[in-house]
Formats: sequence, structure tokens, C-alpha cells
Amino acid sequence: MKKRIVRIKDIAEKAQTSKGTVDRVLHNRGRVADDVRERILSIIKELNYEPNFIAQSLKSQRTYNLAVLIPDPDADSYWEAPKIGLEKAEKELRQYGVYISLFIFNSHEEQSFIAKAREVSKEHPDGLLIAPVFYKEALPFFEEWASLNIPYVLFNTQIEHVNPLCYIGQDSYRSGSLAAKILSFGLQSPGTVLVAHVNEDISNSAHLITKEAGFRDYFESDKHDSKFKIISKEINFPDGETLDDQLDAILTEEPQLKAIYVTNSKAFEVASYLEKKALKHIKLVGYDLLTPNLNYLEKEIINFLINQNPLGQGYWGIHQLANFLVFKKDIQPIKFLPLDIITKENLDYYLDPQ
Amino acid sequence: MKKRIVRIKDIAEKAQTSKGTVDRVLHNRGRVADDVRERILSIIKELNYEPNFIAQSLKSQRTYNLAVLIPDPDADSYWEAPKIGLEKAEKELRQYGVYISLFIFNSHEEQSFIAKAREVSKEHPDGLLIAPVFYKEALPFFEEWASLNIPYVLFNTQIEHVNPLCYIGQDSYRSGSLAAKILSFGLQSPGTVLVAHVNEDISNSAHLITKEAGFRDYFESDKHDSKFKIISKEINFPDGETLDDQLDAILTEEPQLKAIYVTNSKAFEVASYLEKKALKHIKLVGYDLLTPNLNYLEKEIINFLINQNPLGQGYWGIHQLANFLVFKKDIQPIKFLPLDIITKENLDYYLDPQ
DNA sequence: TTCAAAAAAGTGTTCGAGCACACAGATAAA
DNA sequence: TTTATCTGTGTGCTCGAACACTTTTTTGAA
Repeated sequence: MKKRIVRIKDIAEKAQTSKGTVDRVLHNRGRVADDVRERILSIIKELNYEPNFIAQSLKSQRTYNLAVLIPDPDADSYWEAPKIGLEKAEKELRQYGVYISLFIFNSHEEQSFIAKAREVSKEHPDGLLIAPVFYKEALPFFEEWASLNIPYVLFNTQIEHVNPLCYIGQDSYRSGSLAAKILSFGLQSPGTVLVAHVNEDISNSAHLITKEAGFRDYFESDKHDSKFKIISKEINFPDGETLDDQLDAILTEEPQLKAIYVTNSKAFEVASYLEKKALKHIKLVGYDLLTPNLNYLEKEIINFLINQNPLGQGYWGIHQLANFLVFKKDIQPIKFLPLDIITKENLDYYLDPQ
Repeated sequence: MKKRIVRIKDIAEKAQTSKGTVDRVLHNRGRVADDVRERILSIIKELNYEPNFIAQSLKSQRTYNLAVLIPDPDADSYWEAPKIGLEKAEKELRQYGVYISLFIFNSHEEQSFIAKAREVSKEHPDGLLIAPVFYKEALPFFEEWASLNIPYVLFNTQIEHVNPLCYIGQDSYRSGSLAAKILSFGLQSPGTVLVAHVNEDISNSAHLITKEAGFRDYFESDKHDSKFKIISKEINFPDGETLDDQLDAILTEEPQLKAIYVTNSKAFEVASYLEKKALKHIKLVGYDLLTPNLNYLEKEIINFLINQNPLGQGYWGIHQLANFLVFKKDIQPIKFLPLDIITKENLDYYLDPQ
């Protein structure tokens, strides 16, 4: 039951040498006679030596400055959750010398992003966690950070053809399929299903396209034999106005509308419309546990929400950087977070996880 | 950003005394002159001293032997997952001196449980994680362990009127409501719904009763105006036989059967029947990600599974004991794990969590 | 054979907290 | 006054790994 913990000293004794030499073998520092190196290496394997992480971190005392580049949570409350998550991770990791600096940009101004990204480069952090909402503007910086040897973790938005330490977020395609599964479970009679992209610049948001593809493919697979007509719309409206007119138009065109899938966290905008018009029979699925969404989930106007776990994204993003920098663990290049299905009945457990 | 870490030595210097004295104040060990104590205490507060946990655990070297009392995973594969979870926790906590001893009993023999529970008492572990499937037999032991000052954590089955350090598991009532919510979302036309307790001694399983209550209350709440008839049955059959006859009988009696809710992990037994008889229209919801369940989830004969997260129960059980014993944290008496809704599309993320 | 340079191996200090022990000064008992 | 006892305080070693520094051994050129 109690495995004796193996120390460097134990290895040294068994190899009839000193801890200094073992240390040199372990860290490839300095020269060691080949036969001794071999002997030590085989003993390390035999005894299954694992460095005492506690002693290691007590000694080293080094600190890790991590930068975080995210949109302003005050402007879009979606970003509050990642911030809470990464602050939680920082608290847990502080004793290992991990510190976080926030670089907050305005999610509506590319220039603000660029300015903050420049600041990050200037800071030379040991690692970076970034939500690359401005795809094109971010590209040159990825090269810059790579050449500066700053490992970066992407979250929220997956980007191809760059080489992050790791991506953290959801599998968008699966996410779309899951939404389709839920809605099709609740739909018996034939009708129309709407995929709504609300207030989102589709050209810069590949992941929404991917969600739609997952959604459509599910309904178009053999088993549904075109019982449902899938349409998709971009619905954009300025601050202070509503999407009532646009949804009115859609409903006139498609009176058989049975369900709506909102591809981002703006389901509450649609829910507000459905409530106003008392359209109880239209099923609604969306994303994210924002307060306005939760209100409509409680009223069962939104039937299900899929949790993208933004808190977890921030939390795991920092932890992945720490796993790499502090704990020297190997990092899987993609960490997909669970697609949690949330409804009124199980909501509580996802609001303040762990 | 970087707060300088405060050491005992810093406090000692500021109080113009030695670290030994500060140490005595911190641990109420030995005598210290009142004025010096006051001075040190106020400086500790002022500098916001927090002991360096890493140095602490390096020094102390003390080990914690935790006992785990669970049914045999080889006999009921449900118990494999908790075992994996607690082994994972042990691995993470080994560097803090945490060791686990397993006490495995036969889940069909009370005597085997009693024998193993006695062994636990003899071992005098520093803490205990227990799945109290034999309610009546366990009661006297809880008193014994309390008097031996062994903190114990319950998981899987919640028991009233005993005083564990904490309970880890699901809110059974909510769990039943959630199952009802899912099924009612998928049921449009009126019909009968069956609550099936498969191969389970109801008299010793309060949590299954609670699940049924949550399920019934959901359907009986105002909004459903008795569209559905809820019946419940205990279905028991010996090893090697099937429940075909009993389900045949139920279907003859209730030809309008639209959905089945299996209250434990045995949904696959019902699914096997539905597949054989090609009863595709009957919706089925059950618990737990056992391999046979997953097969039927894949085929969509089981529509949804609710994950009781047995792996997480083992994992968090050990972590709660460590939080209490090693990290001296306060423990909430109940830790409800999320009610995860699992379907074919999001299954992957729950199979090997974290 | 000698000796300096290079190679290899060994020693000792450090990180922060815990704890055993040593030691000083005060007080009391003989 | 001497000796014992009690308070209060300070010192120094320990945990395991990292790393700077020292010492020993080997090598090869004169």
C-alpha cells in the first residue's frame, strides 16, 4: 500500500555515486561517464522515480507571468465567466508562482485588439491565453508570438493553420448535431426548423458555420427522410432595437415553423419575441447560461441550453498553460469541453461548477 | 501584480523577534509573552500572512491512510467507475502523502459487508469513503467510526440521520424530475409512462423511491393536466433469465405505453426487450454509462442516459477527505454532482472526464 | 614521469515551515 | 547563597531537489 517514495539520494546510493551526478543525468547538465549514466538511467526506470514535485517547486521559486487577451466583460457579459474561471485557476496556482495579467480589448473595435496584442508582445509573458475573436487581425500576432517563443492557448474560437499549444472549447460540429438531436426528439409532426445567427458577423465566425453544418447534417441523415425543412437566417439589429420585424417576416413566410436553433448566446432575444407573441408551440434551443437566457429557461420558453462552459474555458486555459510551463506535462493540442445539456431541472449544478 | 510572499521570517523581523516565537504564536505551542503575541498577531494580520503550503507539506511528510469500502466491481461493473475515480485521485494526492486501502465486499451478502467494515475499524484509517448500500447493516458502524474519530464520506446513496463529513452524489428527487422533463419533451400524445425498478431491493434503496417521487411530481404538476398515466413496477429476475415475460404482461395491461424510466443502471435490460420486439416508438431513459447501455444509446433505443458520474463520485470522495485532512479546508456537508444528460452526440466527453 | 587542463564526481547551501533542543533570565525553594 | 524549576526566546536541523562550488580522477602532451 505505501510505496516508499524514491529520492535522488536513493538512486545515488544504489548506483554508488552522489546525488550531484544523478542530478546531472536527470537534467542533462554537465558531463557524466557513459557507464555511470547508463547505470543511473536504468535504476531510475527500475525504481520508477518521479521527482518530488513539492520539493521542486519549493526550491525553484520561479514565477510564471501569464497574459490573457479577452474582450471586455463589461461590454458583453458572456466574457464574465471566462474571467471568473481564470481567476479561480490563478488562485489555485499562485503557490506555484503563477501570475496573470489581463489585457482587455473592445470586442467591436479591431484597433483595440491590435493595440492590446502589441502590449502583450511588449510584456513578454511566459504564456498567453487568447480568445481570438478577430480572426484576421490575430494571424500576424500568432507568428510573432511563435517567434518570441511565447506558448499560446486559444479558447472559445477554433482557428485552423496556426500552431497553438492547445485549443480549448467545443466541437462546433457536434454541438450543432446535438442541438438537432434534442429538437428532433421533441418534434413529432413535420414542419420548418430555423437556424438563427443573431447579431454575429458570420464571415469572421467560422464556428457558427460549422455548428449549422452539424445541425443540418443531422436532419438530412437518412432516418429523418426530409420530414423537416431547415432554413437559416442571419438576424442583425442595432442596440436598443429588436428582431421582431425580422421574425415576423420569417413566420409569414414559414407558417409551419416548429423550432428555432440560435447558434450563439442570444437565444433570449428570440425568446422575448416568442413570449410576446405567445408562440408556445415553437421549441427553442440556444447556448450559454447568461442571466436573460436563464430567465426564459425557467419559464420554459427556451427549452434547452447547451452550455459552452465559458468559465471552464478560462479555468482550463490557464491550467493548460501551467501544466505545460510549471508541471512540464505533455499537452493534447485539443481539449474539447463537454457539451452539457441544460434545462430548468439541472441548471443549478452548472452555475457554479466544482 | 506580483505580491511579495510573506514568510515567517519576515514577520519575525518586523516584530523584532525570532521565527521560533512566531511559530509558537501560529500554532499555540509553548508560551509567549502577551505583548509579543499581540504584536505578532497584528503583524500577521497586517501583512496578510498565509503559510506556504508547499513548504509545509514538504516538511511535514505525514501520510494519510484512507480506507474505501465499496462493492466488488467484478460482480457489478457499475463499481468500476468509482474505483477508477478514486485511483485517479490517489495518484494526484500521493505527493501529499495520501494512500488508499480498498475494502471490497460482495454486494449481495450483508455478512461480507459487515466483515469488511470490521476490518476497516481495525485498520484505524485517517479517513473513510464508503458506499453504504446496506443501509441497516451500516448504521452501527457509523457510530463506531464516529467514536473512533474517523471521518467518513458517503457516496452514491444518501442516508439521513448520520453525520458524515460529507455526502457525494446526486439529488435523487431532481434526478427523477429531470428524467420526467426529458420524456415529457419527447411525448406529444397522451399515454402511459412506466417507472421501472429493475433488480433492486426497494426496501433498502430509499434513493430510488425519491427518484420516483421526483418523476411523478413533475408529471402531476399543473401544466400536464393528467395527459399521462404513470405506473410503477418492480421487475426482478434471476441471473441468466430475462424480463421479457414481465414486460409482456405490462404491455398487455397498458397497450398505450409510450415511455419507460428505469431508475438504476439496468436500462439495457429493458432496451434489449424493446429491440427484440421492435418497439421503436417507446421512449427510454435510464442511468449510467455502462457498456451495454452505451450500445443501446448508440442505436437510439435508449434515448437519453442520465450520468450519475460514478467516476466523479470516487474522485471527489477522496478529494473531499484530502481537503479536510491534508488541506484543512472546510467541507460542505453535501456535494451534489451535476445531472448530466447524455445522448449519442455528446457521450464522448463524459466517458473519460478531465 | 610530470603536470596542467579537462572531465567526472562529490559537497554544501538554499527554498519556507516545523519542531527539537539549547539557553537565558526570573522566581522559588532549600 | 545555592540549586531547582518555570518562562520565554533563539538556534539549527530537516524535508527533496536544484545548482553553484570544490575536489578528485583521468587524459595527453612535453
